[in-house]
Amino acid sequence: MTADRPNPDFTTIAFAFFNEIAIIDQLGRNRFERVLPDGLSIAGFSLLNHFVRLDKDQDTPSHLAKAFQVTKGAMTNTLHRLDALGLITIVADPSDGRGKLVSITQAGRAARDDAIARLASSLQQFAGLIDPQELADLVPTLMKLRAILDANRDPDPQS
Amino acid sequence: MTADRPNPDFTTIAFAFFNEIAIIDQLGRNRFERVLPDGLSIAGFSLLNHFVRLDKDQDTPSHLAKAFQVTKGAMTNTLHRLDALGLITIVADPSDGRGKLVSITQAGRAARDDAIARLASSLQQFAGLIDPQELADLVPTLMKLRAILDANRDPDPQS
DNA sequence: GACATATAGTTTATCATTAAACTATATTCG
DNA sequence: CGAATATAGTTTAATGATAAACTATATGTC
Repeated sequence: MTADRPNPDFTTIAFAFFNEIAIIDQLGRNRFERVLPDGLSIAGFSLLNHFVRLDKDQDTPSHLAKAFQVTKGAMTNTLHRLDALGLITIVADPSDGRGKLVSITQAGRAARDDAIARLASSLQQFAGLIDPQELADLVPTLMKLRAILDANRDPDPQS
Repeated sequence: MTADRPNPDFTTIAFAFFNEIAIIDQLGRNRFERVLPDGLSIAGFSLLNHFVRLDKDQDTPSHLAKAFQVTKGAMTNTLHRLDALGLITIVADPSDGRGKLVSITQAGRAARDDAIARLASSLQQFAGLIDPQELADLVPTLMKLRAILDANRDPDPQS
């Protein structure tokens, strides 16, 4: 350790970091979108995946909006599209006149599985180019950073 | 090294990785947007920053679109907005009837410096929460991954 | 030199998103 | 109870992006 350097240009480091993140996100998102079945967006897939991963039967739009940290308007849009595709159902919440309840359909599960399979095959292209261990080693640090950023975030989107 | 495990579920690792990337990007982008001077988008700022960092006097829209890997339409939009704000100038290329030449104005430089200053102050909030070294250590690996993804990308956006 | 093709930039339609205004139902509390 | 407030969801206008069609100018080739 050299003398005391409170923060050796933290800004520059953070800048470089977020820049790489943004580019990787763009490339990853692009690649992902290309393999998704027709009409299914990343947002839509994520939602279907959420139901399957967490083994949820039902969820409310507002809870989903919070979980994905998007506005209620964005969630309304995503849900209506998935509903139109028959991949989810939306019914009124019998116990709350304001609320709705969202469920995944069998077609929704199938579409999710299909998307996963296509995605896996697309990702396999990298299995040879990237050391899986190197990739795996990044994840915990990224999760930590994400948690810090998340906790340090202003208010919720909209509310 | 244990036996031979060709890829210990590379898909799962990659999935987790891209998921973290996407969330961090969203949080970072959001935070960034909030501190940007009025009317200036991240795309706009990036463009101004590009001119200053590379000490460019002029550049063409099509070269800029390639540099930022966005479509020509997106670049047209970004440039027209910056032009309307007086942060760049766009003139016809005297040596090519199809082309235009973009330059940053003094106001553009000032807006960029202002944005940098605001951004730095926003990032300083994290200087205490994150080990700068840990962050710095991530960058080279991310750059390597980015290069691999980039090289392995389908065609150019549009063309 | 003319025709085919390539390149620069714009426009249009669409998508996913946000913020803000709005409707309707619930909840709280004086 | 009733008024104020909170919450659920939708709608509208705007942003930033893509893809595709389009205009105009350059370039290459026969």
